[in-house]
Amino acid sequence: MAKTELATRRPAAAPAPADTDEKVLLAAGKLFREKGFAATTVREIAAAAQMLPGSLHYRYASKDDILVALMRRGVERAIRAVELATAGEPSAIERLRLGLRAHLELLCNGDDSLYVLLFDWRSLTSGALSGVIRERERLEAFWEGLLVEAHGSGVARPLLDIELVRHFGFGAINWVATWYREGDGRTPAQIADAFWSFLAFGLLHESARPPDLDTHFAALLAASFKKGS
Amino acid sequence: MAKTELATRRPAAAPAPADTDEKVLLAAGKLFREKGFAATTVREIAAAAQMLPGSLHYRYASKDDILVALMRRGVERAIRAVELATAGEPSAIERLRLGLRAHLELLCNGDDSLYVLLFDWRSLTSGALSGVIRERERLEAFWEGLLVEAHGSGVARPLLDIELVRHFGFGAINWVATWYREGDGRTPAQIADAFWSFLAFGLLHESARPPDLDTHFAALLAASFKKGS
DNA sequence: AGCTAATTTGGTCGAATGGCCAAGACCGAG
DNA sequence: CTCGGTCTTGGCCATTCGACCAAATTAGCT
Repeated sequence: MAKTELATRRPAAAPAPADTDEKVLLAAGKLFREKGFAATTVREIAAAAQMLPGSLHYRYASKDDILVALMRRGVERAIRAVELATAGEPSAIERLRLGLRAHLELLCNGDDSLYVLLFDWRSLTSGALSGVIRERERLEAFWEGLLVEAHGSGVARPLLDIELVRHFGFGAINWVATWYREGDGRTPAQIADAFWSFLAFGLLHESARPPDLDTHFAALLAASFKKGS
Repeated sequence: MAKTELATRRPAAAPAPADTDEKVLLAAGKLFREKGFAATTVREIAAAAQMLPGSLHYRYASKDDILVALMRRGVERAIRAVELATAGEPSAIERLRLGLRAHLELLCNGDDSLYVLLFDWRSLTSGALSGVIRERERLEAFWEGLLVEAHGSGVARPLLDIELVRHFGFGAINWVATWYREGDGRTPAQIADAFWSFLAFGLLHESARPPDLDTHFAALLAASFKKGS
């Protein structure tokens, strides 16, 4: 399209290379989510992006490249969405709740790159694997930071294996993508808030709570701390 | 098929047809878990099961049939393992804890059929889909039963959306399969118990608990109850 | 306008896939 | 020993895959 003039100095003859790339990743994400990476053909991606297979090859040398680009985008978007949602919130605990919301909304209503990143993990070949692993670790470290801050704010139980907590919450939230269907009465934000209340306060009634609960937690932790290797 | 007259009347000349089928499903499960269904070839399965592609075709007419058989087996094993682990336990809450343990142990250390059932869902073609959906609903209904019993025993909060709780716990537990590696210091049983304590008692300290907590839960529930369709 | 490089076109290529089968091997029954 | 079925063999086939390319086209630049 237009908007050339000064400013955006395009390489040469590009209608809108950025937008075209966007269209490819959008189409690829949709197909990967529906059928999985291996079951999707490059021809399908090209058709869905309204171009011929050769044109697709010009932009991405291989199918793997598309997957890697999509996953990078997924990490980027996930971090950005949560950063945006939590910015300006002073309470670390409340940041966590808002972050969960944002993550789940992106996963359910956003584009499919985050879903592919989370669920099409095995499709990465060893060559591309290392690059995406680093990206994915950025996402994990980002959440770890949110959790450490929240834990440090004092309202959480004193002895918690943060890594285990992260896996716990990440699993519960991400699994929503496997059963959520739009318009079944629950919005992603409602689900996230309900999950947050489960996470924060537990499912049992106060009367069932043992008096030595934190000692109990500590004992569980002791076991997971002795991870040798 | 076999099993006619009395006892183990073999059809004719079978070394051990049941064991051979077992070997196929074991090999297929391993490969499907490692690379996914679509990325696995029938030749690989045959080779891993120490037979030629033609022999595999004799037992399973199509690759889809193998997947369906494997998933059926996964449901069967998952239900059986949890039933076995919870049998004889009088406390419904304790049954839940033991069930989580058994489920996670099967998922981490058991054969791969449960993993494939849970994570290779999209690979099912529409033809085979309906049959496996019914099986999978059996598994969900089974857990729903455990949860309803536990909820009815009185120690849980009064107002809980059981379906949401099931999705929550199922996600957290199943996600373990994506990061668990044998010998990193945590056994599946330890992880299950830690997750159980998170689930039961929550992550926040008692002092952070609002006095009107159950009203808070009720409000969350009100939203998820008005699901129209 | 003319030049030049970016981009698209429409198709080809060898390799690999899932499904299939005719022939034979095997083994208990009679 | 011979029969009759189950099961295995090893390869074949049509199809489709990802990758690739030379030629044509486009559009910004001087």
